[in-house]
Amino acid sequence: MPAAARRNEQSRRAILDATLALLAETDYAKVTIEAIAARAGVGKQTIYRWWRRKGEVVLEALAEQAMPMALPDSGDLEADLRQVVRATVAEFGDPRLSATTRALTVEMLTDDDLAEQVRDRLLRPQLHAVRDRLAAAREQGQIRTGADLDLAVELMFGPVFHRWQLRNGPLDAEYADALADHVLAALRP
Amino acid sequence: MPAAARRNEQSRRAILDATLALLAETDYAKVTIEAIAARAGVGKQTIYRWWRRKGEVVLEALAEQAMPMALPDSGDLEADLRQVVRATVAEFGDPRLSATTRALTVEMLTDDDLAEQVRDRLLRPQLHAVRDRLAAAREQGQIRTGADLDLAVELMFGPVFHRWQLRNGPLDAEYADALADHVLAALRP
Amino acid sequence: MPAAARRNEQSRRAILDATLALLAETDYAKVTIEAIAARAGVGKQTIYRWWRRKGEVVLEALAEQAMPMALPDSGDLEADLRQVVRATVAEFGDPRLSATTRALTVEMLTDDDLAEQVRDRLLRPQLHAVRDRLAAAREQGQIRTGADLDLAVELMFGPVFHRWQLRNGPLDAEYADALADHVLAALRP
Amino acid sequence: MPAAARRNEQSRRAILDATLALLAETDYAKVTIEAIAARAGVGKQTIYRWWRRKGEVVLEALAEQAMPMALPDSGDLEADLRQVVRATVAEFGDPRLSATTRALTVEMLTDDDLAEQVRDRLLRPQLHAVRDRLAAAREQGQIRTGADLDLAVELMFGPVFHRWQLRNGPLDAEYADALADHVLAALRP
DNA sequence: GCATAATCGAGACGGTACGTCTTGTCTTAAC
DNA sequence: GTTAAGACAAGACGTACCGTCTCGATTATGC
Repeated sequence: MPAAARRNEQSRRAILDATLALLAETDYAKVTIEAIAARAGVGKQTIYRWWRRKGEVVLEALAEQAMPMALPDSGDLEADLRQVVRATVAEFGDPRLSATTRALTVEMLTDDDLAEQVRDRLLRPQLHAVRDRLAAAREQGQIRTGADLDLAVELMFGPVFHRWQLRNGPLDAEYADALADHVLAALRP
Repeated sequence: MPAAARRNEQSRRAILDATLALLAETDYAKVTIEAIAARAGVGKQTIYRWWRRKGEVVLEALAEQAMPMALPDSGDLEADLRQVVRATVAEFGDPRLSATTRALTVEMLTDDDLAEQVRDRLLRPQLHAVRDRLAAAREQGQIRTGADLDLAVELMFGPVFHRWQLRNGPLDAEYADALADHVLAALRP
Repeated sequence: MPAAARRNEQSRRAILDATLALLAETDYAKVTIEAIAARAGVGKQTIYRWWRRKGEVVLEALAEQAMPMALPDSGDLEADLRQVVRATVAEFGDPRLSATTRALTVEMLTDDDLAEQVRDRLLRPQLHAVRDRLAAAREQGQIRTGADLDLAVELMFGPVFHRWQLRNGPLDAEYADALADHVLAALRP
Repeated sequence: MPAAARRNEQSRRAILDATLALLAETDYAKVTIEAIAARAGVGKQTIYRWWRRKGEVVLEALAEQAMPMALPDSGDLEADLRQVVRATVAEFGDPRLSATTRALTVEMLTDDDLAEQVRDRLLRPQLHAVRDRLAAAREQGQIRTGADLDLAVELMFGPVFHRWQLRNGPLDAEYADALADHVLAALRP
C-alpha cells in the first residue's frame, strides 16, 4: 500500500480527535461526517478516502484511547473478580463513557463488518484476559473442572451489558458484588 | 382521548403491517418513515399524528405480534430452565427474528423514552415470568435462600444477549444447555 | 398538472429574486444553486423540484423582468432603425446588463434545450417585432422587394452580438448609427 | 525563460492531444483538467505549471490545428465573398467543429484575458484577411468609398455567428449566398 | 561526467458545489 | 375533520473537481 505511505498523519489525528470531541459533547445523531470534517478542518473526501463509513472512524478513535483493563491476579479469586466486575459496571454506569459505547453499539448493529472489527480489536482481548485469569484459578482448583470458561466470562459481562442496555436496574458497586458472587457460585467446585 | 376515537383503524393496521413487511424484507436503514408511508398507502402526517418517532411505530408493530413466551412449570426446574433458555437462544439465533430485534435495539439506544417502553411492555413481562418460576422453585428449596432472583434472570438472558450482539460464538441448543446448567449451579443451595 | 397548483408562489418569487440579485452582485461562477437557495431562504430541493438546471432558473428570472423593446414606427425608417440599433448596442455595452446576458449565453452553449427556450421566449419576439417593422417598410416601397427580412434582422443584430462577444471594438452610438446605415444600404431598392 | 528550456515536449503534446480528443468525444462539461491529465497520463501539476486555466489549454490545442482560411482573390468580388461566407457557414454548421468552437466560446465568456487571446491569435488574422480583400476591392471601385470595412467584415460574420449561437435557422449554402448578396448590396457604390 | 536543480507522474489535501435523500411541518383537495 | 398526497426548509449524504501541496524518480544542463 504505497499510497498509505503518503497519508497525512496530522489529518488523521485531527479527524480522530474531532470524532472523540463530538462523541463527548453532543448527541450521537450530531456526530456526522460533515461535522467531523468541519471540526477537524479537513475535507470530507479525506475521511472517505481512508474509512468506508462513520462507524469505522468511531471505532478507530475509540480503539486508540482504550486502556487495556488492568487484570489483577492477587491470588484471591473472589477479590479479583469483584474488582473486574466493579470496573466494568462503573464504566457502563458512567454516562460519559456510556455515550461512546452506545455509539459504537449502534454501528455494530448496523454493520456486520464493523461488528467483527469491534469484537476482535476491542472486546476479545479484554474477554480473553478474564478467561486466562479464570484458567489460572482452575489450575489451582478454585474452579470446578467442568466449568466452561468462555461461558463464565459471558456470565460476568452479559448481565451488565443486558442491564445497561435495557436500563433494567442500577449499575453500582453493590450490584457488581452480587453479580461476582453469583458467578463464583456457578464456578466453584 | 377524543382524537383517538376518530382514529382510522385501517390506516393504523396498514402502517404496522407495512412496517413489519419492511423490517422483514430490507435493511433497517431502508425502513424510513417515508418508506412505511408509501408502502402503507398513507400520508406521512398520519404516522406523525399518532407516533412521535419511528421507533415507536416499530415497537407497536412488534408488540402486537409478540407471543408471550409460554413458561412451563413441570416441577423439574432444570428441565424448565433449559426449555426457556433454548427458546431464547433459538429466537436470537434465527436471522429473521433477529433482524427485528436488532431494529428495536438500535432505537432503544437512540431514544430513552422508547427504551423504557420496550423494557416495560415487551421485556419485563417475560423476565418477571421467569423470576416467578424461580421464586416458586425457591419456595420448594430448589434454590438457595440467598439467591438474587432478578440477578438470576439476568444471568440467564444477559449472556445470550451479549453473545448475540457481539457475534461472539454460536447460538445453539448445546450452548443453551450449558448456560442453563451454569445458571443452576449459581442458584443451587 | 395538478401538482403545480400546490406550488408555493412565495418560494418561487424568492428564488427568482435571489437569482437576479446574485447575477447583479457577483461573478457568474458564484451564482450556484446552493447560493440561490441560501439567499432565497429555500431548500435546494425546492429549486430542483421545479427547474431541471440552473440555466432554466436564470432564464425564468430574466424573462420576467425583460421589457419588450419598444419598437417605434414613426414612418421614418432610418430614424426607427437607428433607434433600435442604438438601444441594442447600449444594452450590450452596459456592463451590468451585459453580465446577465453573458450568463445566459454560457448556459445556452451548454444546454440545447435551454437554448431553444431562450430563443423562443426571449429573442424571437424581439427579432419578429423588428422584422414586422421592416415588412411594413417594404409595403411602402422603402425596401427592395428581393430583400430577405429575416436575414435583414440578423444583419442588424449579428454584428452587435459578434462585436460584444469578441470584444472586437467599441459599442457606442457612433457604431450603432454606422451599422444602421449599412443595413439600410443593403435593403434599399 | 530558462525554465521553458526544460519543458517536456512529449507531455505538452500528450496534453493537447488529450484535450482535442476529449473535446471531440464528450460533452464539454466532461473536459476537466483531471480528465485531461488522466487521459494524457500526466500529473495535474504539469498542466497548471504551463497554463493558468483550462481555457488556455483548449485555446492552444485549437490554435495548433487551426488552418488559416484560404482567402481567394480571383478578381470577382462576389464570387470571392460567397466562397468565404460559404466556408464560414459550413464550419459553423458542422457539428464536429462546432463543438470545439462552442467550448472556446464558453471560456471566452468566462475569462476576459482568454477572450483577448482568442480574438488576437485566432480571429483577428482571419477578419483582417477579409478586410484586406475588401480594401483591394475598394481600390478598384467595386465598393463605395464611404463603406466601413471593419463593419463590413462584421456584417459578413456577425449574422452567421448569431444564427449559430441562437440556432435560429439553417446554416447552409443557400443561406451563405443570400448573406453574401446582402453584404455586397450594403457595400456597392 | 557529475552534481544539482527543475520537471515529471502520482495523488493526497482543504474546499466548494453538486444532485439526492430523509426528516418533521405545513398546505391542499377529496371524501 | 380526517385523510392521502406531497410541497416545503433544513441539512447530511457520498461524489466530482478545483487548485495547491508533497513525494520520489527522472532528466538535462552547466560547472
